[in-house]
Amino acid sequence: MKSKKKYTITDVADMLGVSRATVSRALNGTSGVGPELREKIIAFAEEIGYRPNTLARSLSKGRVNIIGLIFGDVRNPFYSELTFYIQKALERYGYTVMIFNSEYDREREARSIETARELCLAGLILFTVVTNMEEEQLRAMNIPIVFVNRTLELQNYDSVLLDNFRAGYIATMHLIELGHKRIGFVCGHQQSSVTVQRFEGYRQALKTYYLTMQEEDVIPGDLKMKRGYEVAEEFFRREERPSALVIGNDLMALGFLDCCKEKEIEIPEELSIVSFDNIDFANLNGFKLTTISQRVEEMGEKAAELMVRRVEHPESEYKRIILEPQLVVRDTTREYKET
Amino acid sequence: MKSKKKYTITDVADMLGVSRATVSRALNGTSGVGPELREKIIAFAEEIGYRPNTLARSLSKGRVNIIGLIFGDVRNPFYSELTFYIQKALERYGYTVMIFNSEYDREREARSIETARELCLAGLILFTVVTNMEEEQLRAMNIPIVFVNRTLELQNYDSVLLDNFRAGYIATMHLIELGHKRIGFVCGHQQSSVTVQRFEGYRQALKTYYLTMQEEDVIPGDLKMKRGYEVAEEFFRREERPSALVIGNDLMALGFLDCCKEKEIEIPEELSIVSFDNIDFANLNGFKLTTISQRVEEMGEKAAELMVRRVEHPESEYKRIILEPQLVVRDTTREYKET
DNA sequence: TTGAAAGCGATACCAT
DNA sequence: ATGGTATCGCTTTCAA
Repeated sequence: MKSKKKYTITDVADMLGVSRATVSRALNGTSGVGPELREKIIAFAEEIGYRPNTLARSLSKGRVNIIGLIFGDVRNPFYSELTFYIQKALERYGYTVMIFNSEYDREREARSIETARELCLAGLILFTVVTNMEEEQLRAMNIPIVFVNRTLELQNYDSVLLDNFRAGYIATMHLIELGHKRIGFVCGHQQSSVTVQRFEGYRQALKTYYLTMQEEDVIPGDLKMKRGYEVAEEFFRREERPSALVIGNDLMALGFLDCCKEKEIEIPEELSIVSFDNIDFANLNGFKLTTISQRVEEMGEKAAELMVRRVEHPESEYKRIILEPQLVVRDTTREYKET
Repeated sequence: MKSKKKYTITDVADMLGVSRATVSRALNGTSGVGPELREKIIAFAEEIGYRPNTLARSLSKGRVNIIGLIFGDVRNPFYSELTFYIQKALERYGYTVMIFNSEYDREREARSIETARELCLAGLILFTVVTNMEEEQLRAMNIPIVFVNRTLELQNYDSVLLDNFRAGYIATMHLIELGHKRIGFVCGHQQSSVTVQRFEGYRQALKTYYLTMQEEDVIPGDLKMKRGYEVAEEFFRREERPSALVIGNDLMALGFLDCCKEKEIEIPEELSIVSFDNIDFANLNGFKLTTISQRVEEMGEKAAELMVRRVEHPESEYKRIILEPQLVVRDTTREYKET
């Protein structure tokens, strides 16, 4: 039961009769210490269980080895999965991850960014967020930022994006190819570039096939399960309605399906549905969502790599990685049959 | 486009012609500054957008305002929900949350604890983890810890627990009351106190009703969806099997059901299932799991409150909060019918 | 009430 | 290859 007191670098230096500078160099693998002295220091530090104080180290280095993640909703499995992969990748490089939950709210997002700055985080990964913040505010922070699925006008940032236009396009095309003529669209957050671009893809697909888009078939959403349920309730109250729907994400689609089952509405018999994300739950029997994969694993890894590269080589050129969306056909879509 | 330079407390002090100490006191609400001077300082700091460097502050205070959360799996919605509520509660008190993913692995868990210590986190909330670590190691860290759903022999810790014995008991009782005579149990991690106690509850219930427990009906699990699927595959390959199952968590139950649907095995007609957690997805039509609620919202809030109390009043007495499990009957259980 | 100065624990530059 | 020391930005004790 040896009381494990917290040693400081000064303790170690004194006990060994060397200077703190030497200890620091030895432990950090920096040059400037003789091999055997280095060995000795390392061994000794290990033995007494000395652990450097990250806070102090960070203060003198000016930054802490933590990467912040800011996204809309921890409870959305898509973000959980993304977090998982990013964490896994960053860990290899010795970084810890800190997550901030913006609740898709601009205010909260801004506050998180402030916190990140105060903590001197090494970098920030920003996901699809409600609105583009003032670009100056970000740039003024002078902290590396990687955007995921979010475009700014400015080019001077690293980003990894799904080709969202294409995602919207192939989702819609899939339905068109199945013979659907009237196709609705349930949005994500309207200020987000993801939603805007997917919507453009949807519009373009309709246009290509000379299909008209009805104003009332574009339904607002918020990417939450509950909203999906509500959308369904409203939807089936209508007299006239589309025979197919492109839904903003799997979570809403799940909520939508939940309502359908409640009302004993058969999917895909009465309505075809395509959504986005391909979360694990989407593949469960009973759902088997036809969905567009965002390639979450790749997305997470790429984001992490870009981040590390930016942090460690601040002068490297900015990269923009575009991921190809992938249609995963399962059981929520089928050929349109005239009724 | 005013370049938002980073000001330090010295800048502010100099610009105002006062000392740094005074600025510090004014901004921290500590006594020792005249009211109007305080006003003036606050206003000025606000105006130029001065933000104290948390790192420096933390270094001199000896701790940073971050609470660490260590749990087994970010991708388990139960933990996502817990994170959400804890974050929400801690935010009110001015703390930020940092999450560590142990992957239910002892090694990784220990490393996370080390990281937490190096970062001088204000406190640590530990969830159900694979194994009890050496109690000295924890105590030596000298950092406030709140245990959630995990008991140590030692009493000198705050904790919030579900009454897990009772949880196992009522889950089993529910099945017994439905007439089931042979009831199986799919474990969580065997080293975790949660699993052990629930298992005890299960055993006790059987015993009370003079039902015998078969060795082979106790099936190992790992709390992941995939494992649930595998368990089902193995289970239905058997000739003789229980008519009901208590499953370690909803995620495994979901995996189990997934397999059943695949094989067109009717639940609850052919088998009754009770699990634990009551995650949001458990309530979806198509699943409607009969499950034991862990009262995640309450659990998160209590944990956060205990944490803040401990951090801010280190001498307050240790508390142990026990939550009552609640049976939520839905569609995966029904009366046993002789076949 | 206010200011001066000593830490907090590490890093990094400048000597030797 | 080593040691001495200023520095990072803030808090806090001690004097005035």
